[in-house]
Amino acid sequence: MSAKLTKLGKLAETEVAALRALPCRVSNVAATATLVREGQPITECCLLVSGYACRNKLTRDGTRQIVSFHVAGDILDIQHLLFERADHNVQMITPGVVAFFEMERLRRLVQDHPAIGQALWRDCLIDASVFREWVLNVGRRDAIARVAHMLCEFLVRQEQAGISPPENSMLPMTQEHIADATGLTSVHVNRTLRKLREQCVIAGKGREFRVVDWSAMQRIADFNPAYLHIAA
Amino acid sequence: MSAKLTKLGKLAETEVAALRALPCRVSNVAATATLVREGQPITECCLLVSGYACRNKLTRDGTRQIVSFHVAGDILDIQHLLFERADHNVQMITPGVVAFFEMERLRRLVQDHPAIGQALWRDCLIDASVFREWVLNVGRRDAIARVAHMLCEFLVRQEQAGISPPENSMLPMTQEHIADATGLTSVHVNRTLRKLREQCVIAGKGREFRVVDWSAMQRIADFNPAYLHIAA
DNA sequence: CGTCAAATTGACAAGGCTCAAGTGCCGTGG
DNA sequence: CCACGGCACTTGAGCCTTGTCAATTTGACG
Repeated sequence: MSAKLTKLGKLAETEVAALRALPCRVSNVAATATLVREGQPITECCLLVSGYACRNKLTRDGTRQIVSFHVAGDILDIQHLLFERADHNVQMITPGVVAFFEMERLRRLVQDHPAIGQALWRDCLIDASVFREWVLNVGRRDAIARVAHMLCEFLVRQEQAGISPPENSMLPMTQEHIADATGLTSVHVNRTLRKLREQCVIAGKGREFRVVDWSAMQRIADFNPAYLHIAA
Repeated sequence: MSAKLTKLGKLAETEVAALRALPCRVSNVAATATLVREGQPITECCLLVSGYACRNKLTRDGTRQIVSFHVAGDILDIQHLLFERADHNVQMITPGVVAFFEMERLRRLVQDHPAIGQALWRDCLIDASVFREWVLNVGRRDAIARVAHMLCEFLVRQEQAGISPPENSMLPMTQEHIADATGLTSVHVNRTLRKLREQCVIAGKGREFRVVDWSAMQRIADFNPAYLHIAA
């Protein structure tokens, strides 16, 4: 927790200490685990220790829209800090480890330590900026740009989190996850990934994945990382 | 300003006083005015006193995606509170009146009055919840549901803000605004509105607008206002 | 009355969806 | 060790929703 927050803002020694003193429950979770369910009362806040997760919402007829992906170190549902009930789901997409904090205790911590509050607030604002970019991505880009954009963002966030997977790694998400994140069908995501491979922008068969031409990738995606507000 | 924030959380007398004491510059703005431009440094925070506005982003090739609409009383760019530079545009969609506050002063106010900070933070979180719903709307609903959903949200927010336009009123936004908000083209929005009229869900010709069957509207839109987190 | 932006409509094109079948991979259990 | 089952991935054919282009109408306003 403190590692993430020191990236978001300068914290004093006492604040780092207060964060470390915050009690939490750590547990292993399966790839299919749902950490937060829409409509449920908010009691805990989760921090992703390892693995990958996403936030999503469902339409009445059950189709899913993923609204963000998360990597190790991300705070998963700080977006619910000041709400009674969850307005979206938080689900794992791989097995992983999650730390649970009591939301009420977190609220008190924020009141006692404004600097922590500001760091968390900044984290919320960055999340919101990402949501805005996703509205643009899903609303105004064609399939190939959408998929490329989602991949660009994911890779940059992963790198920023200090996770550098080996050269030829696997994507943690399935093509269905990519489809639900981009507002496409998994069939069309498959065809779109093939197109990116044919254009020699990415490589790897099946779930293997490697970027061959990062600048072409960014161009196709119309990707400008400014919206991620990465600290200088 | 204080009117909006007291809705978001309980404030003490001193806090209301501090808000009222906050100096601001009030000015009339034209329907085409851009209040905040993506990439620009953040110096001020705007409050919409009257009229209608929207937040939007552009793709490289200039197509626009609106990410939220705003009514009188809304704080327009609190989302930029802790950032150096704007990541989206804020534009008027009708003529109106806007109050400008110095962002730096607002940051100090928040530090001195945690309750004000919490109220503003809650406002940010509600904005973010709306962005998530919009990702779902644009990513996973068909044209008629998208347009209906956008209209439902707009009407509820307007009512919540205490603005009850006369029975047969005009929408403040053009069909092109609706198109940019829903990820459609203005031509298709036109056809979609016609369909809603044919189904006797809405009425009014041209820009006139009236909801005939609110429950049908909500059903078509798959609209559930929970995500707006309206205080009980 | 002229002008201009917005709304409306038609004809046609196309990007993405649906349905369906088949392949490859990996873990599990006999 | 191998056979089986299941899930994800892959591919094809045809359709449908939405986009594109272009022309026309309407309404507000000077």
